[in-house]
Formats: sequence, structure tokens, C-alpha cells
Amino acid sequence: MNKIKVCRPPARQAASTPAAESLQSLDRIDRAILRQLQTDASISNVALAAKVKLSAPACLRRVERLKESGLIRGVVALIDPKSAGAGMLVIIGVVLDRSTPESFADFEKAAQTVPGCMECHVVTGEFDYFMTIRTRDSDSFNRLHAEQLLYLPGVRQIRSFMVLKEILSTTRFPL
Amino acid sequence: MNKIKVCRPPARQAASTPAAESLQSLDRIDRAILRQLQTDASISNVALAAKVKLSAPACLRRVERLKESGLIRGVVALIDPKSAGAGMLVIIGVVLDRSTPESFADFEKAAQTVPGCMECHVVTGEFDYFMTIRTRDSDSFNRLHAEQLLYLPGVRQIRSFMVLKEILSTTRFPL
DNA sequence: CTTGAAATACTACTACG
DNA sequence: CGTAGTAGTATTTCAAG
Repeated sequence: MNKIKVCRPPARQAASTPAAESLQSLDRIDRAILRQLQTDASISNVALAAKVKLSAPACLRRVERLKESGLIRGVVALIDPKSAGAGMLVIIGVVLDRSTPESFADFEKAAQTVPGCMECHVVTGEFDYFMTIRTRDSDSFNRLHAEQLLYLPGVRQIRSFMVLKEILSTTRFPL
Repeated sequence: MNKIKVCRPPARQAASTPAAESLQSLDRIDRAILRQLQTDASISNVALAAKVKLSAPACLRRVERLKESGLIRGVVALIDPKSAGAGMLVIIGVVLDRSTPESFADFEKAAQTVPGCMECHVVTGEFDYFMTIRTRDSDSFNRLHAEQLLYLPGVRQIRSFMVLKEILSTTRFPL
């Protein structure tokens, strides 16, 4: 019943490259593990092992290696924003007054403390930054906008794009 | 080994609680559980129970209830994008040709299939959609742009904002 | 309706082949 | 990598606040 297993030994015992594991060193089984854990990491190790057609200890060793290598950054629970009272999502584009290293550093430091800020990125184009902010409703966003966002250091302009409908929002990408 | 369970009535305080469980029905312990699981869900149930000062069975029941209520949408492993060969992040703003229901539906259906698309939202303002796309490098993005994005149905204009630096990217928001 | 203690079933983990 | 054995955990049962 069992088919031939293409268990090519990963041979990663180079002993000199403990860090910076890349996609290239992942075989078919590692990718299957990652695909599963990206979808549902609450699965037990034995069930995971069965899915990838491996013994439980071997599977566990791979998962631990993937964690230690940093390829698996962590395992977290995803909360439904609406149930958690943060049903509104706003994307804002930010333009700074001056494009100096100090301006950028100051802004970035302050941006991290904005409550509900989920993402903050330096971008090319007509904006310096894009941020995504989760908040309760338009009232609470308006308050945040007036009391916090407009006072972020070095801000020349803030353009807000309210999210009317979330079509797709995933943490998982193809391997 | 997930067993089919009968949904317990969510009535926590009295027999007057509404349908969906919301943030209001969460006590201090539930919030502590959620805060922990948002940060690290690989913790064992006994350790979690100790952290929130509860017995293991009681803690497990709360976690299961939070899952069944939908407040915990899932438990997933977060992959390091760079290690996974998707080190480049691009935010694109999309303007459609026509603002008809069919246009929107067609676009949304097609957008979901774009490889590496992490987010896609309908927004107010000068764009109809914002999408965030993870890809390997500028070459692969250029290919995606030329071969897929420009052929999404009903697209009038696509403006790309390449992410130069990811300041903040989290899945966890305050409770 | 929730909690905690004890008992059972299962799983993670280790040592070894 | 797999098998077997041990330690620890998840999960059920049940009694009580």
C-alpha cells in the first residue's frame, strides 16, 4: 500500500551553516509541512506526520528544524477583527516634510506606537509610507486621525483610504 | 482527532446574550488567553493555564469556546518571507474601467488567483482596490505585472508602490 | 454555568537500531 | 529515517461552588 518514498536525505549537516536556511534546501516534505502549518498549525504532530507520510519523530525533527532556522517565524492565533472590536480597516499614505534620515527615523519610531497599526512600510512613489490601521469604527478612526496621526513627527500630508470590503487577507503564501 | 461536538449555548452571563460572541463578553482571563495566543500559540495548554491562573481543563474549554465562536479564526505558522523566496513586497493601487457590480465581481474573483497576493481590499479615494503582493524580486514582479496584473479584468490603471523597508508587520492587535 | 481534581487516552519526545 | 519505550500532555468524567 505504501508507495516508494522519495526520502532523499536533506544532507544539511554542513556544520557551518546553521543560519539563513533558504527555500532551496527544502524538499517536497518540508514544503508539505509548511503548507499545512500555514493553513492550520493546531494539528497534532502525529496527524501532520501522517499527512506528509512520515513517522512522527521524523516529522517533529523537521518542524523543529524549520523553527530553529527561522523559516517558521512563529505560531500564532488569528483573531477575527470584527469580533474583537476592530472591524474597520484604513490604509493611509503618508508624505513627510523632509526626506532626511532623521525624519524617517523619528517617524518610524512614532508610527510603531500608533494603536491598531498593523503594517507600516517605506514605499516608492508618491508616498513615503503606507500604513494599515485597524480600529473600531469611523468615529474612533477620526479620533485617532485628529489626535495621533496628524501629530506624527515630520508629517506633511496624510491621505486615508477607508477599506469598504476586505476581499482577501491571508498570511500564507505559495511555496 | 477532531470530534464533532454539540455547540454549547454561548450564554455566559445570563440567558440574554446575543448571537455572536463579541468583545464585550470576554472577561479578563479570556483576554489574557487571546493576548498570549496572538503572540505565541505553540505554548502547551498546561503552560497557558498556569499563565492565566486557571486549571488546565477550564483553560482548554475557554480556548475551544473562543475557537467555536469564531473569535479565534485559526492557528497558523508564520513564515519568514525572505527565507521562503518572497522577500519583495509591493503594494498596488488599482483603478477599474467602469464602476459596475459586474466589473467589481469579475475583478475580485480574478484577483484572488494572483500568486503571492496577500491582501486585496476595496477602498475609498482615488483607487478602487489596494492589493499587497509578495514576490521574489523585481524581475519576478515585473513578470507578474506584465503577464497577470495588467490582464486582470476591467483594469484601467495600476500604480505600484514597491516596499523598500518593512517597518512593522503584525497580525496582533490590542484587546 | 463554571470550576478543579482525578483518571484515562493520546501525544510528544528520547534512545536506539 | 523508523521502531519502541517513557514522560508528559490533552481530554473526559465527575463532584462542587
